[in-house]
Amino acid sequence: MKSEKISELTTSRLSVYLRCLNLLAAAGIKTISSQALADQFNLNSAQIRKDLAYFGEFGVRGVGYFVDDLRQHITKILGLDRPHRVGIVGAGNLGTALANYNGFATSNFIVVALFDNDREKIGKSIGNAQVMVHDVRKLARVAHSEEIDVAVIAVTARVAQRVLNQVMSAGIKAVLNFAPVRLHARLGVKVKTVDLTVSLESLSYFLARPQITCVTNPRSILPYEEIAQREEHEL
Amino acid sequence: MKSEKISELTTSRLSVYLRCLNLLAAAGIKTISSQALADQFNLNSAQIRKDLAYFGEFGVRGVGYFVDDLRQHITKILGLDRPHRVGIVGAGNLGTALANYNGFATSNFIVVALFDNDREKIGKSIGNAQVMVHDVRKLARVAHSEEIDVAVIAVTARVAQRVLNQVMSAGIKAVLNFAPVRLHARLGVKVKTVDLTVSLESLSYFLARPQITCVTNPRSILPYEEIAQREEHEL
DNA sequence: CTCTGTGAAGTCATTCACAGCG
DNA sequence: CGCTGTGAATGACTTCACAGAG
Repeated sequence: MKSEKISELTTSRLSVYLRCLNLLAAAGIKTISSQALADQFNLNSAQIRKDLAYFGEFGVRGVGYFVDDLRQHITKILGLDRPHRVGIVGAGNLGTALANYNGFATSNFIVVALFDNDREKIGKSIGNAQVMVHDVRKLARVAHSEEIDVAVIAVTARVAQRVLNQVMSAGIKAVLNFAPVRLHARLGVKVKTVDLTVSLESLSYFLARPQITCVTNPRSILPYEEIAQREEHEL
Repeated sequence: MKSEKISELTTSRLSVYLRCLNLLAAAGIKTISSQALADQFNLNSAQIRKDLAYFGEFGVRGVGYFVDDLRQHITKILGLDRPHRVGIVGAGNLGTALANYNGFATSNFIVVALFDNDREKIGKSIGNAQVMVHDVRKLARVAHSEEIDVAVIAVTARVAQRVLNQVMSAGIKAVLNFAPVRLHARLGVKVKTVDLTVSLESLSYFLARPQITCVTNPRSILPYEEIAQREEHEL
């Protein structure tokens, strides 16, 4: 156990390990070695041991890791032991799709509100979970009353920075941004941008050079478990 | 100009530079230095020069880069000079949202077909662009007739690998995957996975430790331009 | 003997720093 | 001069390899 800075690459992998462990637990498997876990993704076993060792000594030499024990540790490390309340700004196609996305619930994220500036949409409930659409001008108020701690930005690039400013004013510290712009956050606020255009354009580069060996940089991929998921993740 | 292997980090950045250059061109700016470009994102200017130098000597010493010239070069490097035809598998919320996503068009990607197994949806047209929903069993046939070269997987994790197999059988070489599973592609097929759960769980880690300085790893962020976009990117 | 935890080595990416061109 | 292009230096992440615990 050390108290160094943890890289985001490590936390992303922890998230991946966790999903795998959940499946192993569901399958009734009690222990797993770093090697067996590494085989699930295409990772090096030392990588996994190092990632875990940042947070403690969870393993048992000669045995491996207790699945259930490790699962609880990672859940706690990632802060998934308490629920997060999500507000989605932008009730367009993407916002609506995300409000309906069941996969979040597994990670203890609950979408509690949508925000929009379209009069037609405000006041109505959307999706399976019947999430209410609020006036975006009431963001701060609703964020407080609904105890929202995570915001999703699903608006036009043009207005994304303005929305982020409102989100930050409302005291929200974690933001997932889908708008294709670089947003400026003030210190203490974490913004993660998911950019579809960049992903597609990288694919295009690959298509333009089929002769090039498919050298996916291990640092830029997010490996996943092979085992099929039980739960439905409707998109 | 060298002929080394190009990292995906480089191609992602090229995509970002390109977006910025398009804006600069629209604003009537003729030349830009690597330093000025680097200031737009928070990058080092040497990084930009190196990225570009992999593909040629596009700059002019003492001046910088000609915006329009560089723009055309990068467009060509990324293979965005010819259109890509996209098929989206899964006409659920996300698939529909993506079919409506105008941002793709800017990068010369055209969504030409949706696929689903739901009888209710098959045969109907969806979204602003009125994209037809086909029976997923006809994927290979439609992929061929519509000349689809990029597939988007927007289905459940459970069926994603099966869908990928069909996509590969149809001869499609580039795939953007939204299902939260590690997919196995055969050689010569490029799969890029966008994982929302992992992104959210990383945010959760940050929320669990607000004391930690927000050290976003420069390799894991995708920097963007500050300048507001002209075009609407409705989501 | 097996498998963890970890220092040391190796690999890859970014930044520095400067020669050299315009 | 200013700015590119690039070797050399630094830094970050991964993998190796092994001591030591069970």
